[in-house]
Amino acid sequence: MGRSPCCDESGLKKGPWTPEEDQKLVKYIQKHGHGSWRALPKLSGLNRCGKSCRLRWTNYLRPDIKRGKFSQEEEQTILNLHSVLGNKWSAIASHLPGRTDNEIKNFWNTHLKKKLIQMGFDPMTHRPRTDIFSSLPHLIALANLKELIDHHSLEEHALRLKTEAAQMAKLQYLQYLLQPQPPAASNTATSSNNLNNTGTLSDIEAFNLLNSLASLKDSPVSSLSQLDLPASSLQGINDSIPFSHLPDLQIPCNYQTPPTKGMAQAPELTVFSQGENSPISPFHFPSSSTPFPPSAVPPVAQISSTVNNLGDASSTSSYGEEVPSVWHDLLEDPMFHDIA
DNA sequence: AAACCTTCCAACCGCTCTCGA
DNA sequence: TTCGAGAGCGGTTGGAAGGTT
Repeated sequence: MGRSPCCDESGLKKGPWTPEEDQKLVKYIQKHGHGSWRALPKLSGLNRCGKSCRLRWTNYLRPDIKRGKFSQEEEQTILNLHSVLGNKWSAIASHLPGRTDNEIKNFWNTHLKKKLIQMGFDPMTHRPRTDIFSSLPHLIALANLKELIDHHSLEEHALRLKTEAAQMAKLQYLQYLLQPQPPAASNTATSSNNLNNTGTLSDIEAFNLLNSLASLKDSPVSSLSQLDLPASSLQGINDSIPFSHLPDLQIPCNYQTPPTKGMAQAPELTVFSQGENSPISPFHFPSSSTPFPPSAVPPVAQISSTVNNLGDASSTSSYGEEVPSVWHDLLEDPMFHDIA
């Protein structure tokens, strides 16, 4: 099968256009319009196929073409549109007057794509790469390196991606919190794998994640609607999920990876309410031998003093533990049951 | 100065879509 | 409904230009 290329006919010229050819094409189109591209070469006296003429005209000779470097606004537009439309270059080009799909495609492939990859984001999904637990801290550190962000607009995009990563991390953290924990006696110092045998996160992974959260705690996002995300990425996600209900977390920066045989001492996790500098109540991150929620979870009333829309009642979760309502809201959400 | 490497982008290829006979 | 021509689109390539050793 296979259709023969339009330029297969013998004698038709291929390759770079000469100024004379350009002149012929421009003159003809200015006088007659392009009409049928197939017929154009013969009528204009060009030894090219119609397709080649069309490409030359639309990508290079058209009078309304804007040449030169992409502005920061154009760059941001491309990033935003690409996160929504994907590789629909012609659709993206329709939002950038004077730019061709080919030019945008080239700019994406040679600049923007590489930069996103460098910062640890998947250029197709605009999300942090999937192995969030092993890579997120590293990737966020990369994103924070100013020298990797040489355009203001890219920095804005990186910030947006970073906040999205924060939401993902929070989701994953919640998932961890909502995992049923095995009884203390059966899960002691031997649980040193990254995943325990029930498939839940290990302390190490959760702690890596919390370290990520600590570096993201400045992300000024409290609701999905505040993120400039593609509609598709929000499909099925209820924007009412109270991300802002999650307290800020601060992890001691001198935390060391625990020895492989388990954590000799659970690191201290300090909980801050939003906008407050002093910790509400330090508590220990639940080790594998500590069922969640630990009794040292700060009283919800203390958190609610500075976090919006918090109830102050507590209720009982499926763990049979007293759970602050801030977590209860999340437990009620079917989405979290699906994840868990 | 020369060789080699990397980046960039114009142009091509092949596929799909649209439309009219 | 089918088929073919033409147009449009996205992926890929090849060579020029610029940078590095």
